[in-house]
Amino acid sequence: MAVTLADVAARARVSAATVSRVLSGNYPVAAGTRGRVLRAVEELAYVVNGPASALAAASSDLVGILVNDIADPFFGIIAGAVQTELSGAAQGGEKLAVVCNTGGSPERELTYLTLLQRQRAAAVILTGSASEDAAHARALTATLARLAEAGTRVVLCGRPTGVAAAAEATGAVPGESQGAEETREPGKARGAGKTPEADEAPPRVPLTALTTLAFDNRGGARQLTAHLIGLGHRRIGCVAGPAGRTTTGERLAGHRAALAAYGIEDTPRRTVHGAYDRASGYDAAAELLRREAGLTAIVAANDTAALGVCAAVRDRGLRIPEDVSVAGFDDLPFSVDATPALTTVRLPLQETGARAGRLAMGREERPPGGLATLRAELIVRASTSVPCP
Amino acid sequence: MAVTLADVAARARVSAATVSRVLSGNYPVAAGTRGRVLRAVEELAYVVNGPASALAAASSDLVGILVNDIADPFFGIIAGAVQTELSGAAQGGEKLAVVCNTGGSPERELTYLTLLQRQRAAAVILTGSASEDAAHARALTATLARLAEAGTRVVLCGRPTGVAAAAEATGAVPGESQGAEETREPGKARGAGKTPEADEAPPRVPLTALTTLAFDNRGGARQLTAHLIGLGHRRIGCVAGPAGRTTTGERLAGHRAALAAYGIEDTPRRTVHGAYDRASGYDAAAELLRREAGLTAIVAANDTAALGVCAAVRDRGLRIPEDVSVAGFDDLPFSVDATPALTTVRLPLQETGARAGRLAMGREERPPGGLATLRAELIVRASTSVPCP
DNA sequence: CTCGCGATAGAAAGCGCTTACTGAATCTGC
DNA sequence: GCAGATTCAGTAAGCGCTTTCTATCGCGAG
Repeated sequence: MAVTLADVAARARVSAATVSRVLSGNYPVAAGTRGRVLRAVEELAYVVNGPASALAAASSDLVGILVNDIADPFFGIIAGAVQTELSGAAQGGEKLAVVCNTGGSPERELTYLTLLQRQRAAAVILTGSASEDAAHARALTATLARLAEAGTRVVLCGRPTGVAAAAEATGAVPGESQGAEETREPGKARGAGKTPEADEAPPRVPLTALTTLAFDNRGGARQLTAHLIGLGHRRIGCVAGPAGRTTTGERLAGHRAALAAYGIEDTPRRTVHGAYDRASGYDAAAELLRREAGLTAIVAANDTAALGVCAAVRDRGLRIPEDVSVAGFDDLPFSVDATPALTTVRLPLQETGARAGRLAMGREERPPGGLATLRAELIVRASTSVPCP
Repeated sequence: MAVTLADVAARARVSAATVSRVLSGNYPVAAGTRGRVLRAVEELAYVVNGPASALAAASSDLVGILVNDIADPFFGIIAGAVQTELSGAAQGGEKLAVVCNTGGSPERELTYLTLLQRQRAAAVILTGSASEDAAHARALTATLARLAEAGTRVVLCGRPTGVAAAAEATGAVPGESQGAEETREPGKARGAGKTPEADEAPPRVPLTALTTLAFDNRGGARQLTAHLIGLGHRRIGCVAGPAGRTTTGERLAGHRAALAAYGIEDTPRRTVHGAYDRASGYDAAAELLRREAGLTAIVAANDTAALGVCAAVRDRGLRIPEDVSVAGFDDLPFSVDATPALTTVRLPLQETGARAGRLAMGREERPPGGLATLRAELIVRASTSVPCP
């Protein structure tokens, strides 16, 4: 039915081996022969059988990317950057990105990881926040370890917990992430010296196959809240992200750290959790305002939620930023176009995605210790101002 | 190194065939045996080797989705819906979505298609507008034909040209798309009767493997412009999408059809082309206003561009909608939150994506003639109103 | 001249899994 | 109880490609 290597070989009057060599190009083939083969390939419109070559060569050109929500620009930007990097490199050959939508579900995350392992993916990139549930963290670590063991490169993009758990599993102790673009050594990896006798040793997580690119969520949130406090705000509401997720925890911690630094009391009633969408932002802000009408500022879980917050504030007849300042997070493309333009914290999404892509292709060296924390930058725009009492 | 079927078989004290049968579950295996096998699989943490099984079974569980820009919610929504559908079905097994970012480049489109063919993808879904370039259309048709011939299901989602070209290639003549949710028979497919002698016949495009889900861009645009005209607007600017793309052409045609229906003269200077992003919208609107300060309304290529249009209008000191009405297209999630909320045309993105997913899995019957045009719905919000002279 | 070496091309052994075929029990109905 | 239907498990032949290991051909060195 389909054209195979053998067909090409027959047509070019060479052996299958030669055709294979011409196509993979890692073996000397005389120019004339190569030409004949290439012509035959052309004439027969031959396309390599991926599964077959993956089986024979024990390697594949698939790279998996796990995202929480593919319709969310946050992930779209990262995924886009990754893919550009994957296909940009002539060297190493075109890789195919497999984007998997977990919807934030730990189970689906595991399912996809297994599916990717089944495909013998060359690399796997996990993006976005992770569940803080211990049981899931353990299961995830185990799966990641199996993947790494099978030679799949693993890159965690914006999720520190993973590496912490994995490192913990191997006894290494990563320092507390905090600085920006700092990289630290979580204790030298134990020498992987060949121990012929220890053939039955428990499979240790090859930490060297795991790289983490973390966002400085905590620092960014701290800066943002500090900015608000600097403007004179004292009653600041917080629309936090989904409960039980690493990113939510980090941003909340930064927010509270700023509050604490300025000696401002923080009460639970000024925090409401919600998803990263407009409706959640709207509901959360409405709830916040109901609880305490005197709030002068609200920080949202991200820019999308901030849009909902703005709508809720306005529906209450309040002006932004005169009555209530509103701030987002992530600096998604549309936030500059919101009215008023959103003050937010910019995360280097594009850059991080590209870096993750390079790491996945093995085209970039992993940072020392396998961990790099990327700077978050405060972007002040029109949605925040001094409170007008 | 890795655990194989044979290892599991040995551990369960059965043959490899039996393990395979238990795992794929399409052959009777005694309950006891099945239990032993499953236990062994569990104990050894066995994961099927995808490439190997794909090779042996001559089938894969990969489904490719081509999008113009993965960071654009338009595609994100479609892709998300597709993926939900792919993994939602217990029946037929979990499929893996491979999302490919073409960036709107015809070459990359072809490249990805070849890459997917190499992986022997079970199905391929092409979304978004296509290039109107004839040479590319031909190349695309040829590639699609090869894919279809190899048994890959092909679904075109929001791009009518593809099927037209393919149909043309087989001699069928699809009627002019126009109605909403109408489906029509582009001439009965030629009987595919088995002709033993014709074994060397030129490979005909198996049209039955191709399905098109088209958006009624023309109708939507017509409604939108008619709405504007109905409000009293006569000088309407148009920020069209990228030149040379099917979607752009369709929307423009609808716009002009409405204009013509009301006897309003259309001049080229009221149309400017641009990309589907905010910056393009901004620039295009600025240009339009420079050319003709008296415009009372502007329709944008899509919601994202509309955001830019709004910004440009405001920067000129004009109010929306009092001085200039602005309308978008697609009804992306954020458009309801724009200020003022955007009047736009809703496209059933989610629904279409889901349908494409089902079609790709072979879980839904293709519409008669392989073509279904999906209704576009005018959504009137606050950004359009009667012109205030 | 003959030997040996570099440069190429071919032969063949799998890679791990699926799936006809077979084969051996265990059931049916008479 | 026995022929024939059933049910379940094993055998083995590939799927299409990669990759050793060999073989051949020239050609300059000895």
